[in-house]
Amino acid sequence: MSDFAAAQDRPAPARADDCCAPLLGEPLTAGQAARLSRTLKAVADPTRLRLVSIVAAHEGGEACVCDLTALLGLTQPTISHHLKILVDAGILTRDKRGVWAYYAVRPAALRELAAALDGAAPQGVRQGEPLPPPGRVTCGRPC
Amino acid sequence: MSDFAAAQDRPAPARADDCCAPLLGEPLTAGQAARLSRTLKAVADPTRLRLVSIVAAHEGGEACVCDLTALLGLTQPTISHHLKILVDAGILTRDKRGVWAYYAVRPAALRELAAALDGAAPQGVRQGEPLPPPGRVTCGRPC
DNA sequence: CCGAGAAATAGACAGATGTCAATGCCTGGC
DNA sequence: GCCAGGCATTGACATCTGTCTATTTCTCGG
Repeated sequence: MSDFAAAQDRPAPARADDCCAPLLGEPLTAGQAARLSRTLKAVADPTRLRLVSIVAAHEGGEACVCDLTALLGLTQPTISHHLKILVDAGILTRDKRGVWAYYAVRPAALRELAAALDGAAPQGVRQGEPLPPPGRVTCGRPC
Repeated sequence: MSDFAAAQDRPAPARADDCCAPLLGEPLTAGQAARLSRTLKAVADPTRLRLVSIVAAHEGGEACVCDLTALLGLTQPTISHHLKILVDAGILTRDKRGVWAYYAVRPAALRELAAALDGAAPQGVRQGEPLPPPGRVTCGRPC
């Protein structure tokens, strides 16, 4: 219930706004930073990085839980847990066929993430809030 | 910590032919995943994302701690803490001039990270371990 | 020298995170 | 209809992480 529903609600890291919030463009708003960090956190784990790479390298570009459990030496619930995080973040897709659940990488998600990091944004630099506090300076100098 | 960052001194043998990626290339070893995740973790935090974007957008491409403290509404030690993490990860550089410490973004680090995510293998380092367990399959089927 | 101010460090603490064992849910075969 | 097996969910636990206050270190101007 939580799994499937959650995955449906957020198929991917939110389209328009954060998808290319260029890190090197202008200052990220709190909301943009929060969304981007959520996706980055999903990937910023050794186990999940290996999961993604293994799934991508697996024949057919997809793999089931049992494959991954065997390769990583972790328990099945742990693997399922990580896979859920990756699916919720839009990095992986889940396709249940019969008894097995096949996971595949969504290259577009990784591309978006990369674009957000190296600043290769399309161009439409949009933003809501400029910055939380007006920008008061503490030090008496033009730091 | 700055291990992965250090790797970007070298142009990285990454061939344009490498159709898909480090992540999308072949399975990451435990060591590769650990290094990459260390750098990703440094960026996968809302506060640090904003720090990087603010520093990059700041005039001169650099900013001191007092600027950032004022803009983010966090205490100075907290900002210093995050900055240290970013410097250790090779994302920022630190330049102390007089009483102030100026931080600047290292675009190469972000580019390297982006490349690791969506393509262009960062390091052709495929050392020892191919994968921990030989690849035994648990399920009796060709999953 | 001495004091003021900027930044780093240390210590403490709540909350998030990764892992596992146990259990429940579904699907397919008998 | 029932059992076997693949996978998801739950609950517990130790660890990691982000934040704060308090303190220390360093640099500069008197």
